[in-house]
Amino acid sequence: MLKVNLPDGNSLEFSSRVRPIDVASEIGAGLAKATLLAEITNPSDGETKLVDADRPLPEDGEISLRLITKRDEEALAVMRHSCAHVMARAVMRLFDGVELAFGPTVDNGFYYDFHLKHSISEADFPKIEAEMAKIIKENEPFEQIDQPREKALELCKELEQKLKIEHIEEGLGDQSTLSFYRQGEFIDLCGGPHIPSPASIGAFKLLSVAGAYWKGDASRPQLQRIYGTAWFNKKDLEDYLTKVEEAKRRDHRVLGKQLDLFLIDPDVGSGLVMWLPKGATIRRELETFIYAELLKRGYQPVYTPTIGRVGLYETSGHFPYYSDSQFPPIEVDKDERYLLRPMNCPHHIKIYQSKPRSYRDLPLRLAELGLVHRFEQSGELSGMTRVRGFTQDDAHIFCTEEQVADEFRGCIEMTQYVLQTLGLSDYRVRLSFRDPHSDKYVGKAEDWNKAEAALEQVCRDLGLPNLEIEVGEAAFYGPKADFVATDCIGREWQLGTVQLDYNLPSENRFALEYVGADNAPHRPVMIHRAPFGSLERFTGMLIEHFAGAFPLWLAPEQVRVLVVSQKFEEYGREVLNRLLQDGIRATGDWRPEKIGAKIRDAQLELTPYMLIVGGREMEQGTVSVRDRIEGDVGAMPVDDAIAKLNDEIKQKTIRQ
RNA sequence: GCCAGCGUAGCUUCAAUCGGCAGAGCACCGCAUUCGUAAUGCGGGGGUUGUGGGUUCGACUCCCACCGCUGGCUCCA
Repeated sequence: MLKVNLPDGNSLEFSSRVRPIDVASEIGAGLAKATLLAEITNPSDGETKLVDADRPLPEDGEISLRLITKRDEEALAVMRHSCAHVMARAVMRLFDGVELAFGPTVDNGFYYDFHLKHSISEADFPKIEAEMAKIIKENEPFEQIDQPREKALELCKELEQKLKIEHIEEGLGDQSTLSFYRQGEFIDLCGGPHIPSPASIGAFKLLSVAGAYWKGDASRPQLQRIYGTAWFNKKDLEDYLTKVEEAKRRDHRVLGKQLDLFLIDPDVGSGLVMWLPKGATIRRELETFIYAELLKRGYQPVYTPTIGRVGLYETSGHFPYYSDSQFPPIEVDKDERYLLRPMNCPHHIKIYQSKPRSYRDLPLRLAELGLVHRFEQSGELSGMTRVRGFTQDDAHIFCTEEQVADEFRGCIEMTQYVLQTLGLSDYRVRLSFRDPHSDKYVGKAEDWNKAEAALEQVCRDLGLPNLEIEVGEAAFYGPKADFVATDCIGREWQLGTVQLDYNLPSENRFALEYVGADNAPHRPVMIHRAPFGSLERFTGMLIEHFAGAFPLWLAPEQVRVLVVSQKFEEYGREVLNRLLQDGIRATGDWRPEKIGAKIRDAQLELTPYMLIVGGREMEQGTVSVRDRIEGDVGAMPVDDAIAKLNDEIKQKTIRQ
């Protein structure tokens, strides 16, 4: 006898063995038709898992069962995985000697990795998509088959699936029974679950083909990966494709060029950003903003060189550990080699060490927008977001153990404030802790435990939204908190970070000390923190977030004065001067163009405000204000317009 | 670094039939126009088709190498 508890509180009892689909039929034919899979919860241990709709349930006992249809979140991912199988089946039908690797669901879609002779290109997509459509139309069920280990290996050998054999031997060494899914002639080693049949794959599209290493290991063979997306209906697919287009439209590399924000020139070098006047203006505003915040919070500015002797980085441990991703040292003499710095911390540590420190000096907070260089692999570079030279809005806090929680709180609050000011109020915080079973971490376990508990407490006290704790994700030198912000079209960006460091202050690194109240030496804790992360990356993200239409306080050109005809140029220049005198970034358009054309140009260049002047304005000493968003908002005295602009600048108002 | 794709004027707007005279739009420059809330008209300049080599009577087009870019993989202190 099996007792099945349903989400609505009712329960059903079955005397013979049933499957979720039978439970659904018991409730109603409509539900049975809509059921794609089921989530079962074992009431004794609370463990939940997703299972196929036709997977037999236990004969006896009690379980909770939730039938899953298209409307449930979990269904989409499972359907996409099934769609990956359909794609793999199509590829096997079309090409010879296909070896299957992995084919999981990813955000918004799925992929499948293949090993085959033919080099797949996007030109093959229509053919593959047509075959997939055919397979979906044939609508053969996905059948789950369990095989004992020996049989499973035999089956894979028969199917000539070498990678699957490798995976069974390497990755599934402890499994005595292996799960396969079969659909017609297609059989794949797969844990499932799957939807009952491909009928509910409403709309799909193959997106791109890429190389991918087998098991993500660069020393293993490279496979061909096809990415695709799938949705329950055509409209969802179209919405998704529109979103992708929208993201493309906002691409900071395109906007950066169109709006003259930054330049990357191969003659200077890949991944090295030059900030053009307009981009530099945005950066300057961000810097001014962040510096003001730093000073308010007790940080002190420092400036340090962008190179340092190799020995410094030997002490810090960065050299040669990261030598592959550093520019090679500059050799001045055989005993004198300099490294283009990949980190600012060693320089700041030297400042800390420049004189004896007392507990009364702590916390010491040293801040610098420090330029660092890292030799990222060529294939990694992308616009401003992945570069070889970047500016960290870096600061290092040297504090006592007792001060860690308060300092950490201060860093988190500052990061929150910064993100919120820029309209990035949708973010999650990822706390990364150590894996207690690993020995790769420096520092004492008790310190880690204390620090982790303190960090978590701070995050809970602050009521951080979407707090996640990831065990085993900490850096070897300390736990950290990363801010992952969601932009206005739903993409996530990893931005600010706050990291505790037990390593650099330690005995075998820089051996930092301070004199405590007990007149004995003590070891300080270091905190690294960067609310923006890097100015390059952050600005790149902001360009995309605002689609180039920056809020007034950041806009490189805040106001443009447009004259109705050249007859009013003198008055226009007078207005322009008053704006400039007030510190507003303004220009004038004196071309002999029609006013409509000037408005259009200013609008396309995303200028926040246009001040239009003609005969009427000149007579009355006013300007006609045109807002980039609202359009014509009418005439007002010049002083009123300036006051309005200054207010919006000061408030850092965001209007979209 | 690896896999795949792509490089035509300042432009991520793009054309050039089978290998047969490199051509538009926008931008830019000049002249005329002096205009009231998203494009005034006319004219002009601009190219070693990424670079180098090869095949050919002839190469933007085909082949090879290199450089750069794009999408991924790997990496990310």
